[in-house]
Amino acid sequence: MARVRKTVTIRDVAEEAGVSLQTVSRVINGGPNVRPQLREKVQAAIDRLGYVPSLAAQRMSGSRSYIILAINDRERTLADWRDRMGTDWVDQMLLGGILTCSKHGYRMMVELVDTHSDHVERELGAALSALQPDGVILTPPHSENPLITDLLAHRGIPFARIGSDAPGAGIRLTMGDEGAAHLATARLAELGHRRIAMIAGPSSYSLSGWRIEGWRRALVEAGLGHEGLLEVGDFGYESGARAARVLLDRNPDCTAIIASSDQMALAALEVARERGLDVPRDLSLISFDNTPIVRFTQPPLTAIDQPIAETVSRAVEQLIARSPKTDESAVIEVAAALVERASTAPAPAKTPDHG
Amino acid sequence: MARVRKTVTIRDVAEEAGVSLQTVSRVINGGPNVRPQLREKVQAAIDRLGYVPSLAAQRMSGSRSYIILAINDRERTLADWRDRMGTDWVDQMLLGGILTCSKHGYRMMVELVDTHSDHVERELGAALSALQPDGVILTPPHSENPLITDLLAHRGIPFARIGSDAPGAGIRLTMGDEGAAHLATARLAELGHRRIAMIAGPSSYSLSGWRIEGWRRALVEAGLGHEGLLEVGDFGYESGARAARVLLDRNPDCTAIIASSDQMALAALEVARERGLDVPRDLSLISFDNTPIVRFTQPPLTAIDQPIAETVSRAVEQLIARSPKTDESAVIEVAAALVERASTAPAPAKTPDHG
DNA sequence: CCTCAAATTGTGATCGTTCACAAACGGAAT
DNA sequence: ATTCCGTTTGTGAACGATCACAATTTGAGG
Repeated sequence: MARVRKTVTIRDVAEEAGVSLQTVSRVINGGPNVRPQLREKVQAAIDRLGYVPSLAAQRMSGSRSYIILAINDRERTLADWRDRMGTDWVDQMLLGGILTCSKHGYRMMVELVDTHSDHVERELGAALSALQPDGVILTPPHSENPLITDLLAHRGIPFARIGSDAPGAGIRLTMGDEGAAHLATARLAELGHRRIAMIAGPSSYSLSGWRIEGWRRALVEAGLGHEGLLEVGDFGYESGARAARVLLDRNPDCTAIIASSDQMALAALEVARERGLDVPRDLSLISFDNTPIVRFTQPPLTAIDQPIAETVSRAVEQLIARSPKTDESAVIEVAAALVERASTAPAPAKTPDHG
Repeated sequence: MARVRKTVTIRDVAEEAGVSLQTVSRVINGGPNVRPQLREKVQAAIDRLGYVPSLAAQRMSGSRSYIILAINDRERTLADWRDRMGTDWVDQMLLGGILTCSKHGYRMMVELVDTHSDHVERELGAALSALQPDGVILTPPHSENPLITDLLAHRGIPFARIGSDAPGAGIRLTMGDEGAAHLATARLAELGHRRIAMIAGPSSYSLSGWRIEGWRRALVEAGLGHEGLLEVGDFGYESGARAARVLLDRNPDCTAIIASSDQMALAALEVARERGLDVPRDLSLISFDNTPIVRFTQPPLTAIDQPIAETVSRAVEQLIARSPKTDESAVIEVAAALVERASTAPAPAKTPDHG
């Protein structure tokens, strides 16, 4: 009836099972030295009462908080939102993170932090103090921000850096940027393209360098040059449009472009359209990110799929595993894949250079 | 140097300021009856030490947890993810929710729950027990699931239901679906369209009904009929394609379609292309959701913008405000907007019915 | 100067769980 | 039987904050 809704605590379970609190605690945490018979009895009581330990209480008494904090860039997220141009990162992170967390009895929280703010340390510090997470996941560009990595290292909180190979503390995870760029470039070369341009991301991102590296390596291996074929953007649409114009102006013989983000690829697609170039007949296009958008452009874009969800999932597992010790600097690489759609085709036939 | 990193607690602040714990607590919570002079002194100590109260401890002692739990559909999220077809919901929710939460000293957590599972109550119940949130935000279709709303009501946890007007407990928020559909339909009528079809969402969603209602009302107001112009989909691409084919087969005179989701609109666009219909010359198209995708299709789609972020933000504010009391059943409507792009145009000229 | 209520500050108990350690139990070796 | 040690179970303290209430200060009025 009007029974007052009271929280089921470990004490209730202990009474129900006729054992001490500590024994129940041991069963919950899978502790050793509990006789199977007793364990079952306690487990039965737990199930019967529908008991679930309070995260807050666990954090209070124990050393763990069972919380993993994922940090995403606020400014980028907000700006993208204003333009209704999702990054898809948060979705992916949650998908990879939440499920993996809950598999281990953990919870994932997302924090939006503005890297460029003067208050980074204060903002992040406040979040760390309030939540006391057992681990932190940093996404670009935070993974490269020494203010942030130093803060975490100093506080002794295990953290994972996605998309950064800057030396220092923390587990490092990459999404195979070098290999992915190489793969995309090699594929284009295989299709007969000889002038393959790249619109790279800003040099402040390590992954920009890796992608350029992979592109260059594939070109060298195919015996192709790269002079005048590199332009830098900021991942945004406008910068992509500008870069595409510069590249096509400077290289009338350019028949393929790899863009370091979907937005920049979309921009290149639009520039091509402006100039009456048909994609993929006159110009092949490959983008990075493979956000949902590129499946529905005309033509759908061939893209490098960044395994964000899986990478975050791996990061969570690493953090949980080495939660107690600060066993530093593992390096993990999750491979990206090339998803071929309709923006790539054999290079257009043209007058051969030497017959 | 090798100073052991110790958490700054309320006790440290009390000592630093030379006052009791309780006084510091009062300052933190903006409690009354603290002399300005003392308040300043304590605040100075807090700033000097960089003290931030532990969420876990606050939850333990006080009645609040400072946590708002947002619930999203797991199955839909996962399925969309597999297809790389983002819903954009989670991003939007976080944007609207996290910022508003932190403005009030709260935190937002996201939980992915599978509505169709038998374990809904157990899953959700476990999350509620573990986190003990001060409020819960339900998104469709959870907002219409009596298992969930009853569970929350029974536990006495304030909750907000987005996109549901089913009677019962909880704050109800809608995104002006009826008005939005009316707006879109009226706009098409204004452009001269006389046969305006609708691809609705499944009837299990209240909002599907509202949208149909708005569409119908606008048609009646414009003196137009709606016989044979309604088809139902499940928000997904395939269902949209099927619905579009049926509609166009049955109504050769149909010159405009309103789709209840971006995915279904995309499908309709593709069906039009198949049949050699030019959008918008031969067929106008308006979609619901306005996810990032529709800006980059060819042509970019006119769409109803669902103010998810703002709605979630409003929900958070409501929950925080009435967190103590379960003051039920407020109804809040956040208006949607029509974003006109290039998929709508005046109706094609044709042989007039009566000269 | 004294009284008394209101405003301000302090004290001990409490939330739900784990930690460190103590107690009881069990079986093998003496 | 006795001793001993490893396994199993129980006990009290602790985590960091708030709550309810007690103690003290303040200020206005008599």
